[in-house]
Amino acid sequence: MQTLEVHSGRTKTAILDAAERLFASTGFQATSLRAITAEAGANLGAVNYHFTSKDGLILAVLRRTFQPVNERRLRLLDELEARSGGAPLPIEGILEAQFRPPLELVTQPGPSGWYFPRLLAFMFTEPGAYLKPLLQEEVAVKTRRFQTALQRSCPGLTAAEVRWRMQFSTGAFIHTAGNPQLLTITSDGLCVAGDTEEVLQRVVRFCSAGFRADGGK
Amino acid sequence: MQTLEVHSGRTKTAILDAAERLFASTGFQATSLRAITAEAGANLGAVNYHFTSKDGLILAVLRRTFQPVNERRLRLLDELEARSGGAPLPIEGILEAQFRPPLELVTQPGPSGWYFPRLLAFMFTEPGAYLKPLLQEEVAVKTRRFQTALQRSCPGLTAAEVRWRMQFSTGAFIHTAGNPQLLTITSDGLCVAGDTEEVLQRVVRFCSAGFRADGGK
DNA sequence: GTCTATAACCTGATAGAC
DNA sequence: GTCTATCAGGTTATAGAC
Repeated sequence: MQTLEVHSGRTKTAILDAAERLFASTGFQATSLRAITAEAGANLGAVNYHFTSKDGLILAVLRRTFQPVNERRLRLLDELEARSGGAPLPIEGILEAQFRPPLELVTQPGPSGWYFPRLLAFMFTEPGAYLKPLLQEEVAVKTRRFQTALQRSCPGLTAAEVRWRMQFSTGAFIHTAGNPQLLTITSDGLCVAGDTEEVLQRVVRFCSAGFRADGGK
Repeated sequence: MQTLEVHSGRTKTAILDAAERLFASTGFQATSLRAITAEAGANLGAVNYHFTSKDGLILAVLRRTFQPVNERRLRLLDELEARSGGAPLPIEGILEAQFRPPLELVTQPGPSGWYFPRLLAFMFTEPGAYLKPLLQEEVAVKTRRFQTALQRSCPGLTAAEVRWRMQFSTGAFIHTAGNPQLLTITSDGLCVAGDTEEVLQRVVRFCSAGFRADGGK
């Protein structure tokens, strides 16, 4: 019984691991189920058994990746609020809570790479049935909490303006962290997005200034 | 002779038009040559005759779209410099020169849509052989000129820091303008990226503040 | 639960008639 | 220059043996 469950779990997670890696490097559409099962040392039919369809696999991969990241984001926000004693949080802190967890994933032991930002980039450009359920789940909750926190720290901005700037911040982050080598190429080696702490500092500095800009008319 | 040339040109541009529209809506990989030729009312073989391969077609589409946009960007920068009399340009003006031309394409008559930003988004996420030649062409020239202009207007920033912030700005723009309906969905209708002038104002305000932030250590 | 075999279909590219 | 027909290979999904 015990061994059976372990055996069952092994192929499933092996497929998830391989899919995560390949999806992040090549995108969802361009990655075939055959490539995934080959890398996982599993069988083609196993995908449909465990995840029903390719879209089901994509959704499962994204869920598994998003969950810990969003949990960590909310925990960092909690800690910030616990320390602030009811006062509005520093904008830099809020943005760091947003961007640090995905970058931590990059430097983590194990199969490294800029997984998460790349997955995000593909998620938003490649349309698909997996998007809606994912956005409605934890992403919505997370976004709302960050929106509220930023709103309190930017009293001069309307709710809509705050939301716009959150979108801009996400874009700045994804475009840079999701295509790390692109910046190196187009800048002729002037900029290298290698150190995650450096990326974090720079993007937080840029976006926090953006949030402090006047609200306009 | 004249009629022959016209005839020849007609299928070629019909294919380019259809490809541009479909690429922008579904991406490069996911759009089949069959879908393109069907929409263009042309023959499947014509693609290989005129563009050698699918990658050749992608490159031709991107070239044709980029060229007028980048020309207009540089012209706007020229005008700005002519008016400034040698003084550093206003950051807002530089960013507007960067982001207005692609947005103008959106409101233009003809087959409308948020073409260009979406093409950009796909271009950066979907890898492909078309990227390198495109980046080396006009994009490199344009980037250098904008880099120089921004550098003069941000004397407190290193060249690398300016380049990082250009990357952040591009990301903010693409993520918002390239997925206009995404913001509407995730904000529960609070924000609608419908009016191009509004998008332009907001993104310029956000990014110009980002460029004015301290340079850090 | 896992695997093999196969169905049903779509892909880009090409050869050759017109 | 344009079209038809076709090649060779890839795709997801499924039925059935073990």
